[in-house]
Amino acid sequence: MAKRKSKKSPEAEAYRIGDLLHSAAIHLLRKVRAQDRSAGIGPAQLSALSVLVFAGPRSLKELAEAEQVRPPTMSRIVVGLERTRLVRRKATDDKRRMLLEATARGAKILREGRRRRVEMLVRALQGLSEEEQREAAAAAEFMRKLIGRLGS
Amino acid sequence: MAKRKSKKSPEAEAYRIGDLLHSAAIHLLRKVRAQDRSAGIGPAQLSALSVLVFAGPRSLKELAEAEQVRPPTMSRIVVGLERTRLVRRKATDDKRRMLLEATARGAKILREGRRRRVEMLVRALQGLSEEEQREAAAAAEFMRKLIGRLGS
DNA sequence: AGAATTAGTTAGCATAGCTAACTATATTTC
DNA sequence: GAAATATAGTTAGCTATGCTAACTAATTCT
Repeated sequence: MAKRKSKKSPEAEAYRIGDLLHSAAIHLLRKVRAQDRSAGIGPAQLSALSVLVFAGPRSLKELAEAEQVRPPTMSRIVVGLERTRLVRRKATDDKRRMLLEATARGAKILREGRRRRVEMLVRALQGLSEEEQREAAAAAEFMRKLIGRLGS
Repeated sequence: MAKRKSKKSPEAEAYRIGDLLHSAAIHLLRKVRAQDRSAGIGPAQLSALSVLVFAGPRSLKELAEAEQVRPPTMSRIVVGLERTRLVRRKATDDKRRMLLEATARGAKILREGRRRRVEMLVRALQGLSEEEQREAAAAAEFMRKLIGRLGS
């Protein structure tokens, strides 16, 4: 990774990375949210919907765990998704539980949201060299790995 | 990046990266927020405070632009920061404008927030090889670059 | 002086996060 | 089999953040 000015302490380095990631997450979400507003769907709904579309039907509790929010929070997110017919609930044998699944409309909205985001990203990526595009992929992949480890 | 299964279209790849980054941003913020709740400060306040601490005093409009939110949103964020004495406002010659600056207490809270986040990150980073830690730094740096380009 | 612009606030709406307390159903225990 | 316990989800109520529209006050332009 080229030269570094001086041997920094691992902790100072972790501070820097922590700040960068925090700031990056906030600003990325603000940009993305601006795109998604036109679809009338917030980031939490979009993210939950994406779990249902790509990972299949889930109970509310499972969905809350996948999204790392509390059940009441997910309950309200689901109400919003039901109101706009992006998700439907199915009864199960256990009458306390329900299964949530994306509707065809939900899957379509998700694809459209992806399209809007990707258009934004494609514009951003166009100015980058091939080398930098590989960096983009590596960075995205790495973020996922790292977040998996933050659970502890 | 080892082998890839097949030559994907750049657009499909951009979709994948877009989803990963969106999901990563949401989940990282949820984790970080859990840490910050104990300080009684939300992510938007923390991020705005960090601008004032690291970049120096700013008018409300400038701060809103730096944080990419609308002035009314920043106005309320600042009210919160003032209420807890993390930020103070200074009058300027132009009596419409104000300069916002972090208080000593604000700078301290920010350092403590950084410490909490870094502890979380350090735990996450401990399981990684040196190679992977370089990836972490590269990913964080890259995110910053990319977000700068999303402005268009 | 009067008009237009600029800075910031207020009001009102929606989403999203939380905890506490509730209902309804299942399971465990006696 | 009845009672106690545990589990799934909801409701109520709080806070924080995002927005637009409409407002006040101060400055600048004509």
